[in-house]
Amino acid sequence: MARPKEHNEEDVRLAALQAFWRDGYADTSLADLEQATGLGRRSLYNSFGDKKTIFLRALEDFRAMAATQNLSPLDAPGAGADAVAATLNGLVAVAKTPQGANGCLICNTAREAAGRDPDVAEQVNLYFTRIERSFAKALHTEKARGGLPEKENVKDLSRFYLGVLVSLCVLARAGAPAKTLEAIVREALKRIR
Amino acid sequence: MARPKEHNEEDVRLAALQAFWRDGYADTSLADLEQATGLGRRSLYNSFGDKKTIFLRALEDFRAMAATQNLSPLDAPGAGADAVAATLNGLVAVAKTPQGANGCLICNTAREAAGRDPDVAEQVNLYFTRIERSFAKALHTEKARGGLPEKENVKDLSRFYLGVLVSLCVLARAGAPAKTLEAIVREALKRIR
DNA sequence: CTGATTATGCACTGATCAGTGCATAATTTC
DNA sequence: GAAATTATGCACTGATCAGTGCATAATCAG
Repeated sequence: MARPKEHNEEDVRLAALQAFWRDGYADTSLADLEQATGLGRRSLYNSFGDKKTIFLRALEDFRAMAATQNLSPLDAPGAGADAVAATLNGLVAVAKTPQGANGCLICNTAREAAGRDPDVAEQVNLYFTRIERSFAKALHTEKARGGLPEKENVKDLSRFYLGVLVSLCVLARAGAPAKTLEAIVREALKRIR
Repeated sequence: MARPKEHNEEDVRLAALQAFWRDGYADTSLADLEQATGLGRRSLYNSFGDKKTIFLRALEDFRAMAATQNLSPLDAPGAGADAVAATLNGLVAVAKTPQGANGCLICNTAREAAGRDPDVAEQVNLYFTRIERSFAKALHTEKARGGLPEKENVKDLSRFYLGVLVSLCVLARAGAPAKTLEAIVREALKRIR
């Protein structure tokens, strides 16, 4: 064995995630990452790889974090229309926090030139399909339960709620007032109850 | 008088707009702008100012262009619920074009670090309120015509359709399949007919 | 304590960035 | 044609970028 690392891997990844979340890929320099993580540049490279690699890890961490923090109602057993409502309302609540005002790292990334990188595009795609699928599962449960008219198209509805979720993230980042986000959720939920 | 400019102002502004639209503010260098416009750096500075100034002009141009190209159904006299549908369907059609795959410059900008610049934020805000107002006008017309239940909240509905529009732009940029965009519009329109 | 191993700090690289100084080119008025 | 005015081309600036080489520090096993 040899000299042990002076940093905790998880803390560093979280700090890097927050830096990218706030400023995006292009606008986060290695100097920014050094400051955010407290690590020297050499340690960042030795322990985590180059900038793009660190960014890809941040995207993965964000997907995992968002899944546990924002999509948990949808993942609960027996989740139905109520879970859709709880998820969207929860997202509005998050959007009111300082961190939530950054929107969603994945949505933000999709717009960057870096979003054209195939590895990055894959992360974006994984996130969106994951969300759509979670909505679909809950809506299917609700339909089986009789809470949705038989004619409703679950796949289309889940795409619709994916869109609602995306709009919340972007408008939150754009500084839209909370009333706007609340109105969007209120109106969107009328489609299923 | 003196030596005349070798370029047409409108052409140059359009070329700059497209460059920023494709790559965003941070990822569009002055070298990129030189190539896109065909102008030398000195001419760009003399005739249009620094990078941020050129960008702000591009945002203005985009707002004007989007208003005439995408929101025209809403601006027509007597526009109602049909105009809302026409606008959203038109946006999906645009999203299928190569340029439409870039999403919306304003939405993209809102997600960039540059979006925190107050001058830029003002442009974003102007755009979103303009859209919300256009939706509100058409929905109000529809309500007065009796095409919407008296209990419907026009302000909330227009916020909702602003959200739908934003989601289309973002998902288009993210490379979502056309079927997803079409489903979102289809479901969203069921709120008003 | 010694030697091996790994982490870190620091100075450096070449590339690229936005922006500028200056000479020159092109056009006007006189 | 001369003088004035403006547009353009080009080389340059200092700053910053991502990434690296290398010496040193810190820890291990023996």
